[in-house]
Amino acid sequence: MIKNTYHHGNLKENFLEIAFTFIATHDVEKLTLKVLSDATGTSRSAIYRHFKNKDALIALMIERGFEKFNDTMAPVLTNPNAPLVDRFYLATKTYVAWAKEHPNLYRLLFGNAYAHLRDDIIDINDDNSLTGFGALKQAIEEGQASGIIEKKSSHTQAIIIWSSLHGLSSLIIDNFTGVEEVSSELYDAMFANLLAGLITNKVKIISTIPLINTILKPKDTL
Amino acid sequence: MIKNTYHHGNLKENFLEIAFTFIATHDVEKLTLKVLSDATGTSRSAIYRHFKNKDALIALMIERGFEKFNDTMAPVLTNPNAPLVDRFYLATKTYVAWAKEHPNLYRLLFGNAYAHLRDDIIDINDDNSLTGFGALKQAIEEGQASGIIEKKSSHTQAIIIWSSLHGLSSLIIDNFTGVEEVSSELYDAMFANLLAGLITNKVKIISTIPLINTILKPKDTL
DNA sequence: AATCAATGTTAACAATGTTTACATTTAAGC
DNA sequence: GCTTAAATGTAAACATTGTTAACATTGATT
Repeated sequence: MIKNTYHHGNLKENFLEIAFTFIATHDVEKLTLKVLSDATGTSRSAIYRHFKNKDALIALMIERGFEKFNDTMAPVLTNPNAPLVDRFYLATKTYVAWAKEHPNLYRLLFGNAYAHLRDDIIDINDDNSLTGFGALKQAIEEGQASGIIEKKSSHTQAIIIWSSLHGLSSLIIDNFTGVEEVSSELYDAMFANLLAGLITNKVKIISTIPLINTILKPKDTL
Repeated sequence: MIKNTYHHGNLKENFLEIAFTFIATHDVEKLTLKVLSDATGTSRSAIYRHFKNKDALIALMIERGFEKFNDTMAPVLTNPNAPLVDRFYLATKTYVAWAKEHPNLYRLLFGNAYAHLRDDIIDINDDNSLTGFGALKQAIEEGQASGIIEKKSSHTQAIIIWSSLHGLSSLIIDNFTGVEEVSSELYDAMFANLLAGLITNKVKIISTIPLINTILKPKDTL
């Protein structure tokens, strides 16, 4: 089938694909309709046959972005074959690594620039919303049930954990850490800090990760 | 002295004042030259007599913004009359409260939108840079010297603390917490978590804040 | 084959940041 | 005090951007 130059075939998905490719290397604010039309060889207004406006395209990017994010995060937290503490540890590293790998997408999902669009897409109080927050809360509640984690508000505990992850990720991708490359010691130290505040010390905690067993050794006391 | 309508008198400072007033209630991205010229009753291009371009005005806002931020944070961390742990506790609350009170300014200083300007203004590795980071590191080192805080890299520990503060502040002002008003219990819980990971348990810690003394009680152990 | 919905184009618009040429005011030097 | 230059402001024009309206082309349905 010979392609004609008029009807494109799958322009909508093409726009999205180009947009995601673009923000892999550029800030979202640099994504203009001209970028999209040049890359597809169409006119600047062609996009309006497939999206109500630019915001609608960005909104779909946010939606798909959260799906990608959740596809990475959820399996780590829910893996039935790993001890809970190990899952938390891996989730910490996975979260920050994802932000580092997709800094512009991460900012689009969790930053302020398109917050007005995000509010129609995700709901932090809906555990089925693809923010990873529901999975985090569930993991915390699992830890509470087995006596590993202090029995406090899982919502509060989830916010505390998320604050650390979001904060570190943001500081890294916005170049605030003062170092070229963030060391794996930093992740480990942050995780150790988080763990220290969450665990009960009343139940022996099982982990297959040597580092975690080192972290869990009780401190010398007064 | 009768004012003429041509020469304005102090247009540069006027622009800045209006800009800061504007972002008290609007996002920085809504701050246009028209907003400034309308408010001063000048033409849109008048600004170019006082700033090289819009970025130069934003850059000065960032500079002054960091001064304001530092004026709030530094005294809390260096107050010679408060025990170290109390200072950390108050700094936590002060940091988040400042972000909540100046959300758009906070995003301008610590967000990504104008990161290219910020890099010429502050240096995270320069303790005299008005980011508060130097003061935080010094406070940590003070705690290490007196045996309260684990003797690890103060830079790493500062990043860990800052991650929590920056993360929580960002989640709050970007409406990610899932609650109308963040409870003071959340701050306290986050602070308790941070403290648990930092302190040594080898030295008796003095605090005038009842909450902190509750936090510091050793957990029941296995 | 005729018709219509889907899809694309061109031209125009307003808003924005910016530059250039020009106008007005202030200040300095004589 | 007058002249002149520097400082400060304006008006007009430009490119870029998102957007809309009128028009053109294609493909599918009948």
